[in-house]
Amino acid sequence: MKFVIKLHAWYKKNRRDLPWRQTRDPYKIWISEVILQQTRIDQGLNYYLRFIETFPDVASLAAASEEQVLKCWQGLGYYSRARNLHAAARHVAGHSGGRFPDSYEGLLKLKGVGNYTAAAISSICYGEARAVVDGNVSRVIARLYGIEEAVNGTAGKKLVAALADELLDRADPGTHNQALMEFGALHCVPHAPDCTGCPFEEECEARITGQVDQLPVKIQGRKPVDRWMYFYIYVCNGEIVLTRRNEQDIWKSLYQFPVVDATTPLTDLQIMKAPGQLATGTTIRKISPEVRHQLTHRTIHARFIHAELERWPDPLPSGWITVSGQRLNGYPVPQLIHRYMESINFSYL
DNA sequence: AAATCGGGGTC
DNA sequence: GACCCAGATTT
Repeated sequence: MKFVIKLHAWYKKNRRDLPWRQTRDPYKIWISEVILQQTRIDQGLNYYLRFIETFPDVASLAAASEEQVLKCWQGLGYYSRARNLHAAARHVAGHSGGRFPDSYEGLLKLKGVGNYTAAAISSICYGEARAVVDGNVSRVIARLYGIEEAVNGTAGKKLVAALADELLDRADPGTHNQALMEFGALHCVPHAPDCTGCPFEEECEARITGQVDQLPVKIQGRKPVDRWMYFYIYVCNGEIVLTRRNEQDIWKSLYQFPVVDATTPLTDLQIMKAPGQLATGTTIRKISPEVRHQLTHRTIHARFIHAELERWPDPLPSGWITVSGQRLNGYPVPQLIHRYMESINFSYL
């Protein structure tokens, strides 16, 4: 039997009923695809539902502030996705007369839409014959064809893309793409897949040559770099200070407490001396123990310094925003900060 | 071609 | 710890 026939039979039987599979609205497919970039369905599902409820169409997303969009995204990570989504929505609403791109080429021009996402939207919504290649697809193809080239290297990517295109069911590319990804996610899983129950047992090169647990080959990334961050929670008359992260760095455009960054740990004395310009009238109430926060490429060692001021310095240091407790709730913050504030039962955030 | 960008799950 | 996830963008 042909691969495509078997794949579709498998998909029909095993497909999960997911919210974005009940629509062909390109806006909703777009949102779902961006949320699911490097993100598991279990993790992204509730974010998708909340996002669509908050911003049901391009116009509502374009009309929102970037902060509102980031707040909806808080905790999901890779925040440039949210900023790009917002910018792209404004572009569509403003320059394209509200018309969403209706082709692969047009979609590619949107910020944050690359190869994968353009192929996904154009195939699912418009029936365009574009094969998607995500982590699932590259794994399935690497095993099926016994590809020993690294699938995240240039040559490997090119090879996988060509094979994915060759395999594509041009009669129904949208279903085919979703079926192949679903097969990778549920059956041809990274660790210890159930090959005896696999519909492609006979034609899978990795299965035949006993390489299933060696494939796909990947070039491995670097180890996380340690980084120490000291957040100063300045409180004065029911207000608190926030700053906005603007550098090309983690958590860009999210809010935080004034921070001291270091590549080695600071001593308690250095921590106490850090808020130099506030010396008069500043009382350090507490320095938290180290909070460890693991990112893909950084290990963050954070401490939170609770300090009380008699009055705000005049003028306020540049970049400082004083916010009343109640309004703090509206500012998007990194998960590390959110979690710490919850852990100390801080009632505002 | 390699580095960067989050957070959470799994073994 | 290492690896992975419906990747894109910058260097």
